[in-house]
Amino acid sequence: MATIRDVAKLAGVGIGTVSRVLSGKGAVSSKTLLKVNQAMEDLNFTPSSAARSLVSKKMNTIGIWGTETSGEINRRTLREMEDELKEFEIHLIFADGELNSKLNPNASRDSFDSLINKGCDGIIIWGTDLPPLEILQIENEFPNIVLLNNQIDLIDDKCFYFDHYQAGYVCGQHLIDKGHSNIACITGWLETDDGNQRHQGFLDALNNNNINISEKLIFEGDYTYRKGYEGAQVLLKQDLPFTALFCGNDQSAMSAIAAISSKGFNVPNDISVIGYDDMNIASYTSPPLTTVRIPFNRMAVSATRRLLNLCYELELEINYDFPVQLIERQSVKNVG
Amino acid sequence: MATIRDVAKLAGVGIGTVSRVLSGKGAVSSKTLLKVNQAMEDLNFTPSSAARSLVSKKMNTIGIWGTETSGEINRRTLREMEDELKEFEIHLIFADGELNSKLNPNASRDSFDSLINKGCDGIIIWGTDLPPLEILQIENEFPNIVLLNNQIDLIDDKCFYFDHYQAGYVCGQHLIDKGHSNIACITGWLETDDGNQRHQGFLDALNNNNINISEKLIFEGDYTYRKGYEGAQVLLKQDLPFTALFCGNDQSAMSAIAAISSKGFNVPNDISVIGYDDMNIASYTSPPLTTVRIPFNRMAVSATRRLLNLCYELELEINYDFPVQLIERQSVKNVG
DNA sequence: TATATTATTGGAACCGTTTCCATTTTATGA
DNA sequence: TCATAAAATGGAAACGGTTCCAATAATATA
Repeated sequence: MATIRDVAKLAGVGIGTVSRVLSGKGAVSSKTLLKVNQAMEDLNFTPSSAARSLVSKKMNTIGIWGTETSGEINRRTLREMEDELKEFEIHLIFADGELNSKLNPNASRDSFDSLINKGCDGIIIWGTDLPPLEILQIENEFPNIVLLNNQIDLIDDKCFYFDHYQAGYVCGQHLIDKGHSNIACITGWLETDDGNQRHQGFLDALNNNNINISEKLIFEGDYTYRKGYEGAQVLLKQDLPFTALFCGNDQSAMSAIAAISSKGFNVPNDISVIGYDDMNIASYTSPPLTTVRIPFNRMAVSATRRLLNLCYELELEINYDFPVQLIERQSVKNVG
Repeated sequence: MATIRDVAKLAGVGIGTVSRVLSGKGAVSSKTLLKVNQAMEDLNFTPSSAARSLVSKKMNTIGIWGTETSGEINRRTLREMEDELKEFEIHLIFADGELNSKLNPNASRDSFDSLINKGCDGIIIWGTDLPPLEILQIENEFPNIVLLNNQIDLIDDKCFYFDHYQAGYVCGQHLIDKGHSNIACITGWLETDDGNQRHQGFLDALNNNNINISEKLIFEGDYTYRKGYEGAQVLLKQDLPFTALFCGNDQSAMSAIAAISSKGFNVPNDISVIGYDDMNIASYTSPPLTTVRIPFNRMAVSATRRLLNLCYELELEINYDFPVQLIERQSVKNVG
């Protein structure tokens, strides 16, 4: 591997000169420029990023930390974040915390620290798996962090989140507006904040409309297909009829629909189902799913930009406002 | 940020000694060990990974390159790869090529090179988006690569792939075994190798059983939900009846089922559908999807290990054999 | 033409580790 | 007790860039 000194020697110039053409800063005569570029070409020279980082104290890398509960990550989201970073030649590195942080409370912190040790310039903390106090403490000695799908008042300007309470409320209200009053629910994972918030919003919508929901019609799910399927089976076995079902996410909504169909009921004629997330597939289920859209990519991109601003003194435009948007398709029927 | 010299000074020892306790290699008396550890603690010392990389010439980072066509990537897969890497304190960094490499043939190579420039110790090349000749050329000057879901004879030991031809054949044969002879098909993306291979296998199965398939019953898809839905609509409009449908992946199978249902037909009573991939959701569709399982995680893990062996002279066990496995659920009906 | 500016250039010093060797300390054995 | 081997230690040199300043060359000005 050729070094800057090799290039300097071959081009017959000093290393300072080579460095200057490399960075594009500082005066270089056109003749010298040519010679140096030629030498770099000949030697197939690539500057060592380690050496650069050593002196610049920038790794040009940002980390993303989360767990599987943090929310849907997909290629598309990753891709959009990367596109933001590419322009500045920043790379993204991953670290996942333990799924079950209860079992191993230190593991999460360890994997988080591995990102810091690695020397990331900044870190995106995805989800609510780290306790707020711990996050504040981290932020205190390592300010280059940003929260995605999590909110802490003291550092609100570093938080990018969606109003899950409001969205849950909208779902409940929508079912009511469509004339339903016997409503069941398969919750999201209630051990997560966002799971709780949407559930609370949903309940409050019913409450404010003086609609009762029996405890027996609330099934506690965990966002998985499995629980969605199981939940629908359990709910159908109760002796309480219902005409509408709110699911904590699209995944459980889809599998709930499958379970409902397999019992011979029709969605939405017998039972309306509303989901939550607006996954790509939601337009292509049968029936197409009415759901609430989480603008996940946009949130991720804004979080990325905020971090970029923080780490590299940039001033990219960012967005904190992600309004609730109900997507009406065909899984909810008007029974007015 | 404290350096090794600060630690040495505080502990009253030489930097060599600190380095020795850091690495755990070389003799250190227990008294010194204590002093040094204490000093590191007091100073909250973290060794600079940049400085380390500079001298060790290892970045402890491997890259993963692909495009959106490379196949499904999800949190779970990522997670499993990471678990392999975590033990050796290696991190994973991402770079995505252009989706439409036709439009911008150099962009893919550029993003690939960015991984090399970054100093990755090795790179996983995911999918068939780089021409084989280019890959061979890369491998020549940068041998630490591994291919995932791609195969090139000359470097077969660095390739981890699935026999898509065979799997396509199995799908075709299964439909035939179940008594179907009027069969339709929504292909995968035929511009990708694996899309082609499964299609070819499928066609050959029909051929070898002397079953004809009209051109009109072959709809060219691209793996998306949209094309699956559209494809089913188009196929149903033909005047050629069919009792079974092979889809190039589960996504299009699911949306095809949605389209079929919305036209008032029943799956599998009127039309059987077989998918391809065995996505998580496949057990929870209505009806649960018969499909062929791509052991994606296992392939990714083996590829990761192979690269680890290559980069760091390890000898982790790896697996090249990923047998075709048909998962029978309820979307295919016996019409024998 | 002599002098003042400005443009270009070379290279020492530095970033924070690891490696290696010379030196010092400690332990062992006769 | 003393010679010798083994263990422990300190620190210079090296890794490959960037930064900065002094030195030199080119150009402008009087």
